[in-house]
Order: sequence, then structure tokens, then C-alpha cells
Amino acid sequence: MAHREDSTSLLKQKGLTPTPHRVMVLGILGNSPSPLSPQEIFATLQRSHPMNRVTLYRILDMLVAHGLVERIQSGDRAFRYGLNAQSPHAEHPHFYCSHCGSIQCVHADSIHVQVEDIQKTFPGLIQRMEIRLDGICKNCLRNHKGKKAGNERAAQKP
Amino acid sequence: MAHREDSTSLLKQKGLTPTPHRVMVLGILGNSPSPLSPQEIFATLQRSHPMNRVTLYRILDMLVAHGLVERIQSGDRAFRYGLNAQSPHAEHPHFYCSHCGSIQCVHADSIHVQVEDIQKTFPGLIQRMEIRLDGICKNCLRNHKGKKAGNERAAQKP
DNA sequence: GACATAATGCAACTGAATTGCATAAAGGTC
DNA sequence: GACCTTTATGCAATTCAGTTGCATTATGTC
Ligand SMILES: [Mn+2]
Ligand SMILES: [Mn+2]
Ligand SMILES: [Zn+2]
Ligand SMILES: [Zn+2]
Repeated sequence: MAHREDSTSLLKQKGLTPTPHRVMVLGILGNSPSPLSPQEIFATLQRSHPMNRVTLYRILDMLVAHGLVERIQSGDRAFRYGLNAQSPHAEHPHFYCSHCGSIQCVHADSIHVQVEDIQKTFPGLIQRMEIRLDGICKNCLRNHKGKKAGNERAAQKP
Repeated sequence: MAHREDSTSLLKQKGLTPTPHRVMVLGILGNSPSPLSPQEIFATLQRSHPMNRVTLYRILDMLVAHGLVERIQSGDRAFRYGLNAQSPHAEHPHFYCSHCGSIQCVHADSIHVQVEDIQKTFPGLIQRMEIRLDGICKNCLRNHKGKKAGNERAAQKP
């Protein structure tokens, strides 16, 4: 969990001026256990430190471009942003609940994808990998499984 | 590669009336080596069998709902659609070129993700998995790497 | 053929993100 | 501090992909 000072120094390390806006955004991401959508970040900001949503998008883009933040795709049409895991071994899948849209980090060691092996035979340059699991989250499973219909579209039979 | 008759019978198998539109869409997907965006499908259709784009979206949704077609997320904001691999073992990652936006199927056997293992400890219900590799495709690598700037945003340092 | 149901078309709308340009803040030089 | 350049933020309008509501047309059943 990154606190204000951490966020500031992280920004400085990357040669980015630690403006209040940037520090706030990075702090929110650092305090969240799971990646957040711009909307969620925006809502959190509104309460204490309102900013224009374009600014938020630009800050997120910049943080991603400098490797401080990771942008992942969820099952829906909005991206999620989370602090970038420093070590390449901390890569992990994310679970997307197609009912409520929530995202969770999944730390499982039964994931063995040898990108290097694929790279040997694949003609393009592989820079990144993303693994997503789709399904129904714990909460939605018990809150009787069909109350307020969410975005069920992503569920498809294999 | 599914031909007209194949598409028709596939639809019938699922109890769907094989209308010309549906047969065409399924045929296009069957003839493509890689998943296509609605835009690409639409453009292909325009030449021979124009249809309203809402109809296309509805047909794609239906095909996915009935398991004939798989909808995957690429690095950008548009979904891609491809014939659903019948056997669960045919699951494979997809490569997304962040420069030109093209998608390729990656058939590699160095992918070992035991969803069952994850399911043992994960409290939600896992229904599906999606693996995506991001990078620069063969073509974009050689066509001197910085001509018409594409959607470079997805590229982020690990 | 009359009727019910399913499929398609059309227009307007939505949500997420982007673009262009104006304004404000930060930094450097004298 | 005044002056200028660069960087950051705000605001309005726009794009892009997909969705919704409702009218119209096809398809099937008796
Ligand atoms: Mn995570
Ligand atoms: Mn494929
Ligand atoms: Zn849920
Ligand atoms: Zn490419």
C-alpha cells in the first residue's frame, strides 16, 4: 500500500513532477487491493480532491507509459488500472465477475506460461501477457443468483 | 473452414433458423484464420451482402450465446469474434499487435494453466479463461518500426 | 389467408475514451 | 520580481463501439 510519500518518490524516480493530482491517483491505486476503473477512481477523488476526468485519463496514461501502473482489460468495455507488480514473476491473472463487473487479483501458482517458449516460434515480438478468468464472484453466487441482472453477456459456453 | 452448408447445418444443430444473414456471418468467421472485429465483418459483408450493423451485432451476440462463436478481447476497445474451438483442449492464446491492431491465434503447448487447481482455492465460479499476448507483429516489425503510428498505448514496460 | 412469432432495419442513445484548444501553474534566466 | 518557455489542467466537442426502442418485414402454423 503506497502512501503519499511513497507515491511522491515513485513519481520522482521516474522523473515525473509529483503534482497533487498525480500523487492522489497513484495513492488511490496503491491503496486498492484490486485494479480500479477510471470511474471508480474518479468517484473516490470526487470526495476529497475533485479533478477533471480528462486529467485523470491523462494521468493514468502517463503512469502506464512509465511503467508505474498496469492497465488490464476486464470482461467489459472499461479498462482497469492497478499498481504495476515490480518483478516479472508477480504477474498474475485477474478474475472478472460477469454479473457485477468486479475484478479480483488471482494469485495462483498453477499458472505456468512460458512466454519465452512461445517467443521461440512466434514471429512477432511479445511484450506482455494478460490472463483473465471470467465467471461469477463469491458475492454474486450467494446473493441469489439472478436478482439485478448484470452484464451477463460475457458468459459463453465452452 | 466452414462453407455455406456447414454454417447452415451448424445453425440448425443449435435450433437456430439459418437465415441468409446468419449463414453469411458464420461463413465469414469460418473462413478467417483469425478472429475478426465487427467492423471487419461488416466491411466484408458490404461487398456482397450488406446488412444493418445492429443486425450484425445481434447475430454475433446470438452465436456467442449458443456457443458457436467465441468473443475475445483484444488490446483495444473492440471485441473480436471467431469460430469456437469445439474441444476444451483447443483453447489457445491470442496475440494482439499494439501497432496495427491485428489479432493472431497462437497455438503453443507451453501453456499450462490448470483452471481446476485455481478453482479449488478460488471462492467464485470460474467459467472461462482468456490469455492474450501483446506486442508487435512480424509485419509491423519489418515495415520500419515507426511509420504510421498505431495504437501504441497498450505497450507498457513490465 | 389470418394470425402469431421471429428477424431485420432505422434512429436515437449510451458509456468510455480522445482531441483540440484555452487557461493556469511551474521553472528558468536575468 | 518581470519575462518567457514549458508543463499541467480544464472545458467542450467529438469519436468509437456497442445498445435500446420501436417500426417494418419475413417466416411459420393453423
Ligand atoms: Mn492484480
Ligand atoms: Mn483463435
Ligand atoms: Zn459479482
Ligand atoms: Zn502489426
